Amino acid sequence: MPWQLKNDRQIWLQLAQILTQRIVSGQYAPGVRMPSVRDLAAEAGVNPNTMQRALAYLEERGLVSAQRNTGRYVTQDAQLISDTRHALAQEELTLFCEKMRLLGFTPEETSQLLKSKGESE
Amino acid sequence: MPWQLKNDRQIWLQLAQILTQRIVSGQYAPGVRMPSVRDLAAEAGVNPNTMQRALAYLEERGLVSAQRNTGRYVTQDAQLISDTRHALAQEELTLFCEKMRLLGFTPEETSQLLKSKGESE
DNA sequence: ATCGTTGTATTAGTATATTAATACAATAAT
DNA sequence: ATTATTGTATTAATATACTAATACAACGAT
Repeated sequence: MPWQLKNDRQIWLQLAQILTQRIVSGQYAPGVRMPSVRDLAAEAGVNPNTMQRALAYLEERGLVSAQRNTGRYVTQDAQLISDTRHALAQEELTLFCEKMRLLGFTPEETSQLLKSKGESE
Repeated sequence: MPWQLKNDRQIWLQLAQILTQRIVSGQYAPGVRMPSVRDLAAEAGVNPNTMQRALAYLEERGLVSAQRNTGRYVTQDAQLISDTRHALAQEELTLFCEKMRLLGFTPEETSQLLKSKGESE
C-alpha cells in the first residue's frame, strides 16, 4: 500500500489519516507491533519527526501505545477501533453530503449518483 | 453565506472552491458582476492578494473574466458551468468512495449509509 | 559488557503560505 | 479635469511546516 502524499494538506495529518485507516480496516491488526518510527518514515519518504507527530496524534486517540524500548503497538481495544471506524465514516458522510449540497445537488440526487457509480463498476 | 476557512488547507484553494460552488450552484448567476477583489477579501477576512489568487484560478478555468476597470463577471457559458458542476460532483463522489473503501466499507454499505442518512433528516 | 534498536526531544535551517504595504494603469462618475 | 474604483503587480515581512542533524535513555540480543 503506497503512501500517496499530496502537498495540499499538512503531511503529518495525511500520515495520521492513512495510519488510522490501516488500523480500522484491519491492515494493522489489534495488538500487533507496528514498524518503527524510522522505518515508517523511510517507507513514506518523510522525516522521522513528521511521522512521529502523526503517531503521537494516534496515541492521543488511544489507537496505539508506545512501549519505550520495544516498539509501538496497535490497541487491543476492538471496541475503540470499531467506534473510531464508524465515527470517521459518519464524518466523511457528512462532509460529502455538505459538499454535494453546496454544488446544488439534493440528497436524493446524491444518493442516486452514488448508487449509479456503484453499479457501473 | 459565511466564509468558513480552516487552517488545514491552503486558504486560496478554499476560497477558490467556495467561489466555484457559488457559481455552479447559481448563487452567482451567469453574466453578473462579482464583488471587487477588495470587497471579497474583506468579506472573507483575508488579504486581497490571497483572494486575487483564488480568482485567478477561476479565471484559468474560464468561470470568470475580468474587465480591467469595471470589475469581474461570471461567465455566460451555461454549458461550462454545468460541465464544471458535474465534474466536481464526480470528483467528490470518487474521493468519498475511496475514503470509505479505505475505512473498510463496501460500496453497498456506503450506499446504504448514505440512504439512511438522507432519510433521517 | 557491548551493541543496536526503540521512542523521544531539541535545535537549527529551509521552503512555502500568507499578510502587509504599496504602486500603477484604466476608466466610470462627478 | 479630478476623483474614486477597478484589476493587477511587486517587494518585504512574518508565520508556519517540514526537514535535517543530532542526542539521550531504556532495554533486548549477542
